[in-house]
Amino acid sequence: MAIYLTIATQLRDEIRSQYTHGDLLPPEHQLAKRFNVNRHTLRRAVDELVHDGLVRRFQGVGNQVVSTPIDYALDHPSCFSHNLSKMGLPLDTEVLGCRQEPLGEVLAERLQLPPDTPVVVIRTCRCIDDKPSTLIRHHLFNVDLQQMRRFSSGSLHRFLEQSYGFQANRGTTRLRTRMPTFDECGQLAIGRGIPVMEIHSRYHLKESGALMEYAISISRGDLFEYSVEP
Amino acid sequence: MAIYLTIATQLRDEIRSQYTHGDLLPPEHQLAKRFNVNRHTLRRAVDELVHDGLVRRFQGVGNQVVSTPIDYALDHPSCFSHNLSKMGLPLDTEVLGCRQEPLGEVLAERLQLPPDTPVVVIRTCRCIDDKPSTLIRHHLFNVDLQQMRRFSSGSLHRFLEQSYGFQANRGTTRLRTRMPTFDECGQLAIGRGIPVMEIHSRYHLKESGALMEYAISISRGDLFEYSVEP
DNA sequence: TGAGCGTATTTGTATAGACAACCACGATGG
DNA sequence: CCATCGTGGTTGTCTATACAAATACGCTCA
Repeated sequence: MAIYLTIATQLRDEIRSQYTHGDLLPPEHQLAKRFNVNRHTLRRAVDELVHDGLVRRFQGVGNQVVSTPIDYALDHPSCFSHNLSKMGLPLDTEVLGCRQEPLGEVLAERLQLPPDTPVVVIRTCRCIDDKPSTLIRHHLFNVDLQQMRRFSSGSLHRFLEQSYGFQANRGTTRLRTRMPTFDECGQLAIGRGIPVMEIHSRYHLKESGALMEYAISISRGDLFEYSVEP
Repeated sequence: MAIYLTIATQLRDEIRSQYTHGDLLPPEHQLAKRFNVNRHTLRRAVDELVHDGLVRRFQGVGNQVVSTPIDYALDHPSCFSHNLSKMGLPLDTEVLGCRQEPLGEVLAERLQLPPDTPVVVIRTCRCIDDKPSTLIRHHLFNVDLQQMRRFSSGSLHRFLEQSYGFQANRGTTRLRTRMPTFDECGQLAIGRGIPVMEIHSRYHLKESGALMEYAISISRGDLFEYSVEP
């Protein structure tokens, strides 16, 4: 077995037993000295841990044991911001764009609607602690573009309720995981080694049951954990 | 921008335009000479392609192009289903191990049980079309080891129902995504560029509500999609 | 003919050294 | 008191060399 693999295994064990989230590992040259290997070999070992998602590198700072994922309950009809503010994390929403466009063929087929159905598409970025964590494309039905342009921050669903009296129920939700695209890496400020969770959510009006929103969210997989209650 | 990144980008383009799956790249020393870099730098570039799932290494043979670039567009909703048996795919369960052990501290704290609670741990591998797709660790409470050893294939829950009359309700389910470990890559026969979905499920007895099973499943992220109905 | 061996080729691992890029933090100066 | 600069420490990248391990393939020999 390769030296770097055995070192990686040992470091994994030590991290699990002796470190907590956010701790910095000893500097590489020190670990290299301890294991009696070249720094390159030790880096190769740490690469394994980074690949496992156990450690993150910070140039000029050190190698950090990653934090535990944030819990995000899915079953609650409440929306995203509600769940996170409960945890006391500073949450911020940045609107990246807002415009009206036709639904498009793909979504049209999925939602069984005409392709030229007008929707207002709002792209937002959710930041936790000023770090981007989720990118969302909201597709909103039966809303006014000019009105929606006035949405700038906070909870979109609260804005919709105040503007239109819309009250939403969560419909079918689909989750999948994949690696981020190049653009998403930049927008989420992550490397290409961190997977993302892609979630498609439907929201229906509480009154009529009509489709109100189809949202596609791309979240950092290393930050979130999703729970489904029976 | 780092040299190895620019080389990786160029190689990516060349692979897309000039290679088909199965082709071997030129040997590393040759590519290194062509790009006027050290072989290590070139290897670092190829590492990127391996990480992307574009290339596989074969010691003593060469670096092979795996497949055409992956299209991450959500435009193909047809592809993945969470219910695969419905699709008529040959589904198989292989038992990797079955033994009794104490619950352990981590799970004990999570489940609020004594750490020395005896559980029967069954490790299985779900195969679709004879390809491994999911690894599962079943932690079973109040069952007999000898009896459980007789489980060899099929549905575990059906086996439990026939053996003990246990009927299960799904309890809290937690989903997260991460990159596979070294071992999981081997067991699932995937490269290191494909994320996995890790799901923790609780099952309770329909009668008493007592915890019957705690299951941890690791699934190939490129094969599954999960849906949550309201 | 066929099995086995040896050799060339290719990737895998490890070492060593050098410098760049980046960050935290204290010292300095206004 | 605050902004700025510098410096030391840490990770990031690149080069150079050497040998190990695995494979393919031709050659030899029975």
